[in-house]
Amino acid sequence: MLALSDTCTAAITGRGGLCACLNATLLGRLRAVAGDVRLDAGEVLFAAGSPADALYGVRHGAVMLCAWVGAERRQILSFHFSGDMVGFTDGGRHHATAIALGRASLCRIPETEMDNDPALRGHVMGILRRNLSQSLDMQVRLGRMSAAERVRALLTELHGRLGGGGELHLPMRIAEMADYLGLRPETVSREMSALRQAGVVGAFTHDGMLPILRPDGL
Amino acid sequence: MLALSDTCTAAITGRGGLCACLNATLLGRLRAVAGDVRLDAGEVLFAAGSPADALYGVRHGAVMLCAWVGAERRQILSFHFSGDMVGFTDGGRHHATAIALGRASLCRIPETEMDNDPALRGHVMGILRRNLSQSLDMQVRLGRMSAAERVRALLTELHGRLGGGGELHLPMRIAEMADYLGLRPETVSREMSALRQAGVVGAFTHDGMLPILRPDGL
DNA sequence: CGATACATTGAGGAGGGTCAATCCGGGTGG
DNA sequence: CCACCCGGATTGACCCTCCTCAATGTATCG
Repeated sequence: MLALSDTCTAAITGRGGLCACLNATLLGRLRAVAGDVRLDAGEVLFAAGSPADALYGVRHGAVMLCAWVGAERRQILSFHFSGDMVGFTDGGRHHATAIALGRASLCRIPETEMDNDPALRGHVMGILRRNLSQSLDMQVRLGRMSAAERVRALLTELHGRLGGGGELHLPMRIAEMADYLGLRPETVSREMSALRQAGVVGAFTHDGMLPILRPDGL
Repeated sequence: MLALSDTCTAAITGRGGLCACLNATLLGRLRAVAGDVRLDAGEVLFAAGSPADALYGVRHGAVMLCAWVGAERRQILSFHFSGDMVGFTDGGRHHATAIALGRASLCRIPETEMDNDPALRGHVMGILRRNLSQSLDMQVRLGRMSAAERVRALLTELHGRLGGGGELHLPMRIAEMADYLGLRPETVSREMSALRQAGVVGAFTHDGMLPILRPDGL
């Protein structure tokens, strides 16, 4: 088990990120116990049904949380980027599977460490609250928004979370966007085409770059 | 502000409920600070946008958490019954509105109390985890399940949470079930009729009683 | 006993799913 | 350097689930 690399401090400093707001003492203690995990695209961080004894903080890359209905229907529950945390669950076992979207590195914080550290637990609780808040937002989108609105909402969210430049790097394919939004890939593609024809976005290149021409049009 | 009534201890003892698992010391301390709230049907516990400085534990009755898209589209995010907690939010302000489904009584736990009480905070964190877990379940239902499956899932959930007898008291109307499931009232009614004709449930009486004839048929 | 509110049922339409064809870029091998 | 192939995006045509609108049924209340 490696110590928390120094890059963590630099990388995870987003709004409410894991290490942000941690004072020197806390960060030092965390560094001493946090493990290091590296994943390639498609690799599983943890699987549904496996025992949950740790939380993970994303340092680099992206991770998605997936649930399946039967073998065919996949619902992506959340995307997690640098500074986010995954692994919260209920009842000691994971209810969903976490998979890396690309090459990713994470730090692993054993559950036991939180029991010993009230300050860390309080901090993690804030992140847990944000995860709940985001999940509730998704309920609204999935339950009451049209396909066009859902695609726009996703692009706005990613535009905000991944940096609001004139170009957006989508770390996932159309298929993943569809499974996140409760739609079919064809539908997502059609809505993207509509946005392109409306001059809101540019052409979606094969390496995931999407020019955002009119952010207010989302 | 009243002290936490004795009925709380008796009422809130469900799996993972607020007072369940609290030892005598904790419960005693909580009793000293918890406020008391009573609501009639349709009354607002807290509104979206209002500052969030407390958590609420449901003692009697039921509360729902609602979000609106525009003025027309309502999405019900969760139902909360005896033993559940509402009021978790992100960023100091509520993002949704909590409304009583019928006559309800709750206890109010100021946010500040949790800062002073690490044990209470740890306990509340478990409840927060369960709320997240339930919200993720809803994402799966809203994103990947048919109308028939959603209605069955709701009835199964309520049957489990409100006691698994041969009869189920639904504390909400068809309209609320629809707004929870991302459907229209007519669709929910049709699916209920289908279940009735399949002999799975009986007639849905006007006071909310629904006979569950074949629980395995849900 | 009428009025109201809600559940139910029916008929028709639209949004998004399904299936299939085509396009496109990038990798591979000649 | 180019032909070929392969995975994924795009587009089209059709269909089905669920929505919309409207009428009817039914229980509660004044």
